[in-house]
Formats: sequence, C-alpha cells, structure tokens
Amino acid sequence: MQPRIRENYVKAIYKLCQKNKEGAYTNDIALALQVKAGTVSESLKKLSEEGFIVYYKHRAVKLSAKGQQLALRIIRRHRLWEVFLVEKLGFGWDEIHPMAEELEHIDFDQLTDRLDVFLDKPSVDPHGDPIPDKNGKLSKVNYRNLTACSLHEYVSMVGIENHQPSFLQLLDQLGLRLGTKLLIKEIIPFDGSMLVKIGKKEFYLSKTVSENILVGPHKE
Amino acid sequence: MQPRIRENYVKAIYKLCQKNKEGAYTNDIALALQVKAGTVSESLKKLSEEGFIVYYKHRAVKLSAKGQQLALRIIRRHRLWEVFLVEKLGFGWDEIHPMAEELEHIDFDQLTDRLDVFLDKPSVDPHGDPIPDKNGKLSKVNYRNLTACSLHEYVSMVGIENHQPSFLQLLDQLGLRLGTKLLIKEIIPFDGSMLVKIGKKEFYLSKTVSENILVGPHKE
DNA sequence: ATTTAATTTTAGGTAAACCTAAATATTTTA
DNA sequence: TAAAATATTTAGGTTTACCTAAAATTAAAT
Ligand SMILES: [Mn+2]
Ligand SMILES: [Mn+2]
Ligand SMILES: [Mn+2]
Ligand SMILES: [Mn+2]
Repeated sequence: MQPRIRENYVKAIYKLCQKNKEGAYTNDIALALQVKAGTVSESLKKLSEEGFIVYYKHRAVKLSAKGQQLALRIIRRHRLWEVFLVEKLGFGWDEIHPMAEELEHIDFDQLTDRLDVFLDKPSVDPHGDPIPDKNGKLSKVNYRNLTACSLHEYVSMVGIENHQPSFLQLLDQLGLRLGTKLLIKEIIPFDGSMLVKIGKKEFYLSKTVSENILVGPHKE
Repeated sequence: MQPRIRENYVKAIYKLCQKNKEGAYTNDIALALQVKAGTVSESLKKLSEEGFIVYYKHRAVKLSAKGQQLALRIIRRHRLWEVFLVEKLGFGWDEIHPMAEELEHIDFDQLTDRLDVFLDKPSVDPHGDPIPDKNGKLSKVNYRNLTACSLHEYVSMVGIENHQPSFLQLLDQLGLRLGTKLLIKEIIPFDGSMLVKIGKKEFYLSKTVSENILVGPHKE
C-alpha cells in the first residue's frame, strides 16, 4: 500500500476513533476519504495485514500501537506545517488546511524536527490543537465547551471543534481568536444563545457557534 | 496522467534538453526516472496528447511552451524550498536535494509566492542555480568553468556542475563555498590540476574537481 | 550498400486503488 | 423472533503506471 494512501487512512481512522469510542466504521471512513465503502473494505484488509489496524469483519476498526504511532507522526507534521504557514508565511487559519494536508505526507524526520525547533517547539497549532512531540506523546488538554460554562464566567478561547473556513472566517469577523477572553453576560434559554462581552463589545453568539468554541480558565 | 508523475517527466526532459540541444532521448529519460524504456515510450505519448511535449516517434523530444512553463514552476519550487532548508532550517547543501524533490510537487501558487517573499526573493539556490520568477523567467547567468580560467586570474565561486553529496562534502572540507574567492597560482599541464589560493591557504584541485566548479568575476 | 548494433516502440501482462452491484451480515423495528 | 432496514463485504471490472520481450526503426560499421 502506497504511503500517502496508508497515511490518509490511518489519520482518518484515528480521528474517527476519537469520536466513536467503539472504533471507526467502514462507511464513515469512506465518507472521510471520499471513496466507496467497497474500497474501504479492501483497504482495511491490507492495513490489517500490514499491522496498522485491528480488524474483525463487520466490526468497527481500531488502530494498533503501530497505527497510532503513524497517526501521531502525521498529525505532528500537519500541525507543525500549519504553524509555519500562519506564523512565518502570514496565512490565515482558514486557509492553511489544504496545504498542510499535502505537506503532512513529506516524511523526513530531520525535516520535521528542525521545523519544530525553527518554530520554537510550539505546543499547539493555529486552531488550538495540541502538537504531538517527537515521540508521539500528545499532551492531553482539558478544554471545556463554551456551552458548558456558567453565567458570569470569565474564560479564554483555547480551541475550536469545527475547522470549516466559513466558521473560522466568522470568528475572525467577530474578533474571536485563540487567547481571546470572554465574559458570559447572559444565557438565553429560548434558543441557547449567549450574550458575551469581548473587550469593550457585547454581542450574541448562537448556540451553533458557541457549541464549536472550546475555552479554558482565564488565568492571567 | 498523475500530476506528480507528469512533473517528474517534464522536469527530467527539461534538464536533458539543457545538455543535448537535440532534445531528450527515451533511454536517458528512463535512466533519470529509473523506469524502463518501454514505460517512457508510453508516457511520452500521453504527455504529447496533453500538450506538454513535442514528440515524433523515434526522435528526441522537446518541451512545448506549456511544458516549459510547467518545468520552470517545478524548478522554482524546488530551489525555493532548498533555500528555505538551508537558510531557515540550517541544513547543509549536501542534504537538501531529496527533501526538495518531494516539496517541489506541492502546488499552491500562494504558498510558493509567500515562501519567496519570506526568503527575501532569492535569485539563486544554495547550489548557485538561478530561481525562476513567478512568471517563469529565468535570469540567465554567465558562469565560466574553472578549468577555462587563466593563470593568475582572481575569481569567485558562483556555482557547481555536480550535485552529488560526496562532491559537495569535499568542497565543504576544502572550504570552498558559494562566494569563495580564489586565485589561480599555477596550472599543471601533466594532469590538468591547478594550484589555487583561497584566503591564506594554498592547495591543488584535481581536474575532476575544477571541472565541476563554476566561477564568475571577482567584482567587489 | 549491406550488415550489424543500438535505440525505440509495441504487444501483452501485472499490481494497486478505485468503481458498481450483488451477496452477506448485523441491527432495528414491528 | 421474523421481517425490514442498514451496514459491510465480496465479486467482477476499469484505469494507470509500471514491467518484459518481441518487433520495428534508426544509426553505425564494415
Ligand atoms: Mn493528507
Ligand atoms: Mn489544525
Ligand atoms: Mn520530484
Ligand atoms: Mn539546487
């Protein structure tokens, strides 16, 4: 199996396993990779033979230790390149994903490690997602969803749960970026929206928006 | 035809055309790409249909205008990434080729152009090779071979004609890099070697070495 | 100008990653 | 628990980039 294709499968399975504890389902993998389910079945057999996944027919698949390692290497590269694109080349966080999707497949340990040093060993990417270290260790963060916060809480935006450009552009427009502090002034029971204060401005965030915002304590 | 494969063919043909004015021969392309001649014949037919080359059976092929454009885009990306790897990540000029060989295929105009700006629009790569501009224009340089220089000439190293790591490492060892000034103290008729003075040191360069060194006038 | 040698193309085949559609297995609903 | 719905796998087929070996062409050497 061709490395780039293997990598895309392994990464997709990794991401799906984070949502469904059970594992990744054939149809979901097919959707993620934009191929047909039959193709996925074939590929799963190969990935299993190669030792990257644990696979029993008709059951959701999980990554093996070897598969996890590979997934974390790809995610490390993806996120480091995203930092590069934003910090060094000045791209917006809504523009970088397709480029990182290609750059992540370039597999030279020296390149990754030197890039890491060049970027000052960042711990998170421009979307607030943590970057695995050289050994594939992923610092687990304890982010809360904005909708889980209580009235009058004062929090800081640390991540997002939706990476669509349109969502990122909306956040830009609202002046919401990583590190932005916000105070919850009011929670509207009717539609779940909330009134927040950011800097000097106050405005409403729809539930759909706040559901996709992750926050941490506003320790200063 | 898959973009990466097309790009490797087009680049190989471009390079071969620089040597043989006639064009690129099937066998030479096969050698450059490490495939069999039969495979090249097939591919040439496709590249011709796609309009990247001018192809008559049993004749050496040349790039069309469209093919040249593509070649220069790839070469631009290759050389810009090489500058990045050396200037920003601190790699040696003997280590970067395989990485650039992969990076050159990442095709986002914005990425290339911003990288160019980030690197201060370099005009040459770490090997002294000129970098095509955004419009594919390649400033043609007028380098002379060191062996073509005369006794007591004072010149500056501006390029090389051999990119093998072992050659680059030898130059490192001798303290010869781009911009190094050298004075030709003596030319030995017997083996074509020359005695050169670099800084305070003097030593002999074999003909094999000096044949692969390109120099320009030592204007200061 | 032949014959020989070298080069290139063509013909026929393989393997990988995809597809569609039929068959099978699992899960849900009645 | 049997039928219906959903999910997955399998079977058979396509395309692309590769291969080998034979055939055809071109170039070189008698
Ligand atoms: Mn990818
Ligand atoms: Mn990201
Ligand atoms: Mn390449
Ligand atoms: Mn170079």
